[in-house]
Amino acid sequence: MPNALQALELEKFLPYRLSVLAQLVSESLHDLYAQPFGLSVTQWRVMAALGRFAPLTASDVGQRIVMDKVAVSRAVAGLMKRGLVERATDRSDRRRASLKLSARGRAMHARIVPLALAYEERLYKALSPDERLSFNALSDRLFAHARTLREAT
Amino acid sequence: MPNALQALELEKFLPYRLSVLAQLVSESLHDLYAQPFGLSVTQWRVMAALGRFAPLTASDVGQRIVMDKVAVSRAVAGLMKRGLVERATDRSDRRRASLKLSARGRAMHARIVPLALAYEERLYKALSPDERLSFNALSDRLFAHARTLREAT
DNA sequence: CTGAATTAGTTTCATATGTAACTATCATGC
DNA sequence: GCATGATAGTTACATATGAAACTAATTCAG
Repeated sequence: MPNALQALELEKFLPYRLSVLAQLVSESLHDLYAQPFGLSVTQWRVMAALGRFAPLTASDVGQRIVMDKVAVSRAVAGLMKRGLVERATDRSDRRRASLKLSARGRAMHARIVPLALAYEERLYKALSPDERLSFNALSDRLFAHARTLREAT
Repeated sequence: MPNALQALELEKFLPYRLSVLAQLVSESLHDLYAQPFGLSVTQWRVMAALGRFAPLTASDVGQRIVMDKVAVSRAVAGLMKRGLVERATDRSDRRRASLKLSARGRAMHARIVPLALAYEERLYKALSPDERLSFNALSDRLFAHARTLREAT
């Protein structure tokens, strides 16, 4: 029967499900570091990127964590104001500035990472080791495919 | 080695991965209906809920699509202004109002649903039928577990 | 009844975010 | 060199969102 009336069951609709799951997880994690450390989600992500890969320019950060340059700029401004991040202008190209965590920033980072990993571990308890691998592989494929679909347009 | 220095690899960190995937998918879908129909994500979700389960009160909508009442109220206000949704105050409890799509709203809904389903189908091409089932089962388990973790706190 | 506590929904205010315009610096063609 | 265009990053404006205060209606204890 071509052109039958189509129904959309939101509860089973993949984009919706992904959105609700990601939001719940993101909020749960945010609960762990928002109040004690006063960080927003974007600020924490910038810190995580710098904690692992510093020094990075603002653009590098944006590329790594899929965040546009305005968001990075604002997060960095907030982190600098609190002395958690240091900036050094590149002398060979003064448009650029390399960023890294300050001593205070590293200390805070070192306290948050275990909380984040512990939450991830608790979350993963929903799945067996095999299932974790499977879930990650499948979500990687979905992500890669979604990106090609988007670029194709 | 207990208490070894822990590293957080953002690219492999489950909450981060879920967030990036959901955001990419949500934006891709939004591209399909934002410009032609002038709907925000929240407005579209409210329409989808009403298209499938009307009549619903604002609270019912919020429960179904995991959206707080303020967001629902604002989305409904926008939809009513455009004549896409109709509201009727409940006579037995005048705090409540049941909502449903207007004729125009139903027509728009009927045009968007096939676009949404087609996108989902394209996205699912990344996975085999078995893998789709598997991914959905695993993400359901993650979701349920994340919710119990959150409530436990 | 009547007043305290609940509930549905809206409004307000403060903050977050996206888009576009802007500044400053650098690369390139001529 | 020096106009043109590209790039790094910031600022401005308009819109979105969340939390809390608020309004209106209902429930319930006594």
